[in-house]
Amino acid sequence: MITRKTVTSSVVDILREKIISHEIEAGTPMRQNALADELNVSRIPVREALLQLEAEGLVEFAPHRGAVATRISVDEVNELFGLRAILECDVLGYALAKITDEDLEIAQLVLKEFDELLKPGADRYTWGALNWKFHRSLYLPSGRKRTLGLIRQLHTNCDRYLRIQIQLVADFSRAEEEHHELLRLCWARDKRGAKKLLKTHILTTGRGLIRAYKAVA
Amino acid sequence: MITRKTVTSSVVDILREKIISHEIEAGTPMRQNALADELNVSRIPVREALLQLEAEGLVEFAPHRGAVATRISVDEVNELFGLRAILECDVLGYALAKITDEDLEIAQLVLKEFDELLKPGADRYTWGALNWKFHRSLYLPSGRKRTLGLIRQLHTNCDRYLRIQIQLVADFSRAEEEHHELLRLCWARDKRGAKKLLKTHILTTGRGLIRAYKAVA
DNA sequence: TGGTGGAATACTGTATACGATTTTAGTATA
DNA sequence: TATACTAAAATCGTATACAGTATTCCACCA
Repeated sequence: MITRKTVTSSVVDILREKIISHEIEAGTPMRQNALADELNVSRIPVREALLQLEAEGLVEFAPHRGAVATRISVDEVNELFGLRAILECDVLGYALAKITDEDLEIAQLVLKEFDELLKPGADRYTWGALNWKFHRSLYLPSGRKRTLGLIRQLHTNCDRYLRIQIQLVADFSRAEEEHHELLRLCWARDKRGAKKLLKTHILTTGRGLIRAYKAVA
Repeated sequence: MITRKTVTSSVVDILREKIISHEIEAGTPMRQNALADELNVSRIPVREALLQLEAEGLVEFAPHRGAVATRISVDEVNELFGLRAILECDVLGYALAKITDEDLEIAQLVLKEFDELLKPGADRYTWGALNWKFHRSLYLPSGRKRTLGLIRQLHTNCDRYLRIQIQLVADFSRAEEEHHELLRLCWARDKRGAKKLLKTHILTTGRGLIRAYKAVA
């Protein structure tokens, strides 16, 4: 199956990465002409990309005034992690009712990839993507597409803040340990235990992030 | 303050209404040229409108194959109402901690508008919009913008199914009674009671809807 | 008859062009 | 100096035009 990529979808990916990585800073106006020239495309795909990113919550549009990379407050980061905690615990409950050993083995494999990241010299910027991959692998068996869509969006938004350089290695390894423990509880089909751990896992990550964030700003 | 409406935003509103009202049926391919001619605009605003509707979950895009009004399964309707129950109960908790008497009076006014709908001859198609208006008025004091955004989307999607003609008047008046009771609990700042009622309110509405839906299909 | 190849058609995706709105800069005036 | 106005520039929104991809239809062959 070859994947036919449209120009627009490429632009979406590029711009999303630029925003998440803070190459485009929050609050920056995103000029359509400038972006079009930079990427050697016309303004149409740029506009369409910006519209999609608006839906993802990464930019904001004002009529005749263009798009701006959203600036998120500490309160909003808090809200995002709170939402993740609620939605992910909920969906995990449904998933655990159906999850198969094969599903769990896939999750295990993702966790292996993860371990690589903790080795010195690894590209820590893929952490967010891999984190989502792991979480998703646990939720997928639920079959709840809508919920997964929402959670995916929340992860993308949280990533913007996870990328703040200050983020300590200690946090990563703590998260990593919790992932292993979470997977163990899933193998045991311990719904209550898994949900409880997941909740604290997400919320403490959020809190740690906000602490680091405040330390810089 | 005059409101400058762009063509695109008008197209979004028109198409959304057409989909929610089932004037455009689920599964129908939405030809850009046909829509553009019908609305006397070019294809660009139509495309952009379709992109926004995709983000709202009303339309699905396939590259080079165009947009299709999404067809939602019973399972998905179930999921939507489940999500509403969780998110709305959560946000109501935060809102009740801050809600003022003025906020509650506004909610009361919306409920008055609601009563008009139960009179015979009223345009029952505005039910969904008014329902959202009431619920939102209770959640707004929470200040949780992201959550409100998600809930808004869920309401729009649920509306498509609320519009099924079969929907009984009995259901409306039951919902209406529950709204009054809910507001009463909010005045009393009874967080636990309000959340509990809200949960069953949403879930029974969903179940009733699915029952009616299955009866037709 | 059933299936394969290939042109014709229909539709989407993107570029270019133009008109409308906002922002900026400069000038005049109190 | 500060403010109000105006003209120019920058930028956005939309129309039109073209290019690329999917779909359809029909001739051809096993």
